[in-house]
Amino acid sequence: MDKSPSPGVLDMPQEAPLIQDPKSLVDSYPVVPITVDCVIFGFDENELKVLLIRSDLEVFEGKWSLLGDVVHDTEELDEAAYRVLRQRTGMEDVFLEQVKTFGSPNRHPGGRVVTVAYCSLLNVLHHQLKILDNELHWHAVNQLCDMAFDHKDIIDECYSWLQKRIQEHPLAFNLLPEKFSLRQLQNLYEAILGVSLDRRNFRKKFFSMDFLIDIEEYEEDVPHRPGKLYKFNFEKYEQNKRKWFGIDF
Amino acid sequence: MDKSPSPGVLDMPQEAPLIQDPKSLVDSYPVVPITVDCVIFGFDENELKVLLIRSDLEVFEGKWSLLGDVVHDTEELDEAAYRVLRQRTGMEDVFLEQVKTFGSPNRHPGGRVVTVAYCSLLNVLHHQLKILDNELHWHAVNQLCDMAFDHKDIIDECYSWLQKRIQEHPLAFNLLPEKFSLRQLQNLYEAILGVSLDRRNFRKKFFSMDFLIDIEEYEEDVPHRPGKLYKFNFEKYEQNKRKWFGIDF
DNA sequence: GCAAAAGTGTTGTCCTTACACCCATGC
DNA sequence: GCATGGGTGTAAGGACAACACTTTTGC
Repeated sequence: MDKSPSPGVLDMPQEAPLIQDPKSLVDSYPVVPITVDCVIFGFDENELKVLLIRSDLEVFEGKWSLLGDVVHDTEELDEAAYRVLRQRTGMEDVFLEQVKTFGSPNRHPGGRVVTVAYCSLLNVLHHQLKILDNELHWHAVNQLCDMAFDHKDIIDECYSWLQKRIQEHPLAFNLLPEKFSLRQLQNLYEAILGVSLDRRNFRKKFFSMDFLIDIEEYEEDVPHRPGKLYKFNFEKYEQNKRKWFGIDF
Repeated sequence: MDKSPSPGVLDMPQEAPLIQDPKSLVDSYPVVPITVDCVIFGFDENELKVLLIRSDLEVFEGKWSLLGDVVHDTEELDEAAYRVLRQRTGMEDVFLEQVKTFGSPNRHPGGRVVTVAYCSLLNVLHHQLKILDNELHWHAVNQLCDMAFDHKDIIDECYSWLQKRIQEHPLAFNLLPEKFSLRQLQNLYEAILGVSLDRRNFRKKFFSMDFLIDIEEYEEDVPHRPGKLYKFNFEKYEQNKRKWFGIDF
């Protein structure tokens, strides 16, 4: 019920005096710790997975938790998220995007902690987990329970974000191996969106986009006719970024 | 370059010991102030506007700034944003949504301050500004300059967010008076999206959605044939929320 | 009667959907 | 040779884009 201005001041021309010392202003603000939490999606065995560790808080004993850490003093928020990802999985060069900030006063049992959720997609097989502390594990997104903190809410938000995002940008390719079959691609879309799609139309759609490179290789060791393998043409996609218009609600 | 766990602990079965006192863990974290900033868009004289005040910091003398304030100790982030809006404009019952969090270490001259940007849309005429301190004013979005802090970046992000959002959800109606002509609606879309649209197709589009209520009234005091006025059927829209699918990039 | 903007339909194109049969491989 | 999934084409319907003339009002 107050307005923000006016510690260390000094009268000035017009109406309100200007604040000369921003530092003492900021020092008067209440403070809280800021963390980042990474929701890292992967795809394996035709299921969308998310990377979790066991919480190391006793109050959450046995519950699963997102990968997160405090943001350091001089660190960008994005940097902090990349650092967590690197430290926990050993991976670099991964797509990572801010999704939403969660700051309920009681979301952390140790006092208020505001967390910025980042979402990341990576390929379970290509990116072997290099560090396995706290039982770092992939969990099927559809079978989550007993999460620590508000991490279930965070995952739900990120999952919705992903469903939407993957229809506007070809993020899905970050979840697949470098070479993939169209069936794998379709399985991925079906898993993420929770729908089933017509195989022929799906192919037409992707071929007409013209972002797939036919590498003239085939699946091996499959008990049926092997499918062709493709790579995604990231370069071409970057050039043709969509000029987007269409009112549609 | 460290991992997060392990102040006040005590050895335990398996590998890592569990933390029994979350409070002392959180107390060990570095802390920063959290603020919210509101990017309040309005529409007037066929221009998209944003609500700004003069910065009250001397280092930003003469520059414009978003409406913002510190988040109180026991306050939800959303609540804080609504409070700012209420205190600065006198308005309640306005659409408000979290857009993105900005936390560069040097974005505030008084020390690190992390801010959560919220976006709000309201109707310039309907919602008269009740409080006019710090030269609270509407500014054309296309003519911003000399903003304090990183507020120009924040507005840019929110503007992009709005352009996208308004094509998926009928947010635009929050910017118009209760009764509006189709021309007003089209002007609004053209202003926000920065394109010009075919009048007949625009009408067809909106009539076919069937969310406009014909109230059998007409414009008055216009020097040409008066247009029909409509209301937006928020209720019907809520019921028919879009089931959305279409890969499209 | 003139200026200014409202109102109105049709057509072609493209995109989306639905749908069924043959093919290549492993066993 | 059979089971499994890969690969392919077409037709109908719906959405979108382009486009010009008549109507109503104030002055």
